[in-house]
Amino acid sequence: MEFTSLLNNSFDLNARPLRIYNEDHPILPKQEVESHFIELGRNVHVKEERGALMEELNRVSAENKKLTELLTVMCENYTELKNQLFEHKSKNSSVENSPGSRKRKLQNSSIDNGNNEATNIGSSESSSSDEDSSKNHKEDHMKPKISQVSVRSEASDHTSLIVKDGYQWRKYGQKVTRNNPSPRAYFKCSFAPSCQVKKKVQRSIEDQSIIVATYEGEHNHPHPSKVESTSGSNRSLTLGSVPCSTSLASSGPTITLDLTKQKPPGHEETRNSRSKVDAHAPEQIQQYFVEHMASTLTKDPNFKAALAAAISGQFLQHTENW
DNA sequence: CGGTTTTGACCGGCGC
DNA sequence: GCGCCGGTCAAAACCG
Repeated sequence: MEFTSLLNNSFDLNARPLRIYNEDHPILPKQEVESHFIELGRNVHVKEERGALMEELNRVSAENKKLTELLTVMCENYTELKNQLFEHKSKNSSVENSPGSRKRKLQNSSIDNGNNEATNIGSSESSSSDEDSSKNHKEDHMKPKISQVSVRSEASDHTSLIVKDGYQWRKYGQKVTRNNPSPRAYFKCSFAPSCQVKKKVQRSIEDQSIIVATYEGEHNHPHPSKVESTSGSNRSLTLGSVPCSTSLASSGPTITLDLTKQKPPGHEETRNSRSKVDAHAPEQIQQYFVEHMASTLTKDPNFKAALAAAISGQFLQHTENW
């Protein structure tokens, strides 16, 4: 798929200025502000300010264009590298086509690697997923979709194996595995048997503060948080609610997000997010971005104010036209 | 009382 | 065939 399609999620910085700043009235519709100035007989200042705003708008537009071009170049480079990697893998798989080391070893490699390299899942898992995709193209649609997520738990919480992904899970087993002293918990989706998704959760052997969750299958029902968020329930918590480093890797999509840094005051979360996206599941990736941006924007008081100003401005324009 | 968690038993795959 | 191991089952306990 085209990675550049993700560019559709970029903000349109060329949008018309939605508000005019004024010391007395920080956020006011343009026409209302103008009327104030007219009343005060300060049309000259309004024109100067408008000119300054136009300059600022041009500057931001140019910056937006530069960033878009930069992102396009990065996407092209990424696609090129990905193709090279795929060619390399396909050559290797044709050479080493040994039938040995079957299912169990595949499972072990996927799970144990996840435990041992929880902080570096992106590379290891993406390589294994490429291996799977190159070897087992026909089996891909038969196997349940497997993905791994590592979450840094809260410092005070080193006993529970709870990954707050928003879904409801029912624990059906727990085991102490060979390579890891911490127990592995087995969960099924609470919507079972209609939803067959399973989850294995175990602490990383290297860093006990990291919980590695392995998901099998895909939910065939909407995310509970989407329903509950409208009712104001606090039951569903997303990964972003806790300072965490999140890596999601699977035979399909590979998403690596580093959210470990706390959001500094006055900075948007998206600026601290590093995302590495494999180009296999555009819908999931785009959905993630949309959700992430929506949550970020709805938390931003400036955005809310701008939106309110825009709506009120549009409303005033319409009422004037009537 | 219904749903969830806990935990020992059981099962099947795999290596030797 | 046996033992090891991961995964699952199911009864009891727990909880709201």
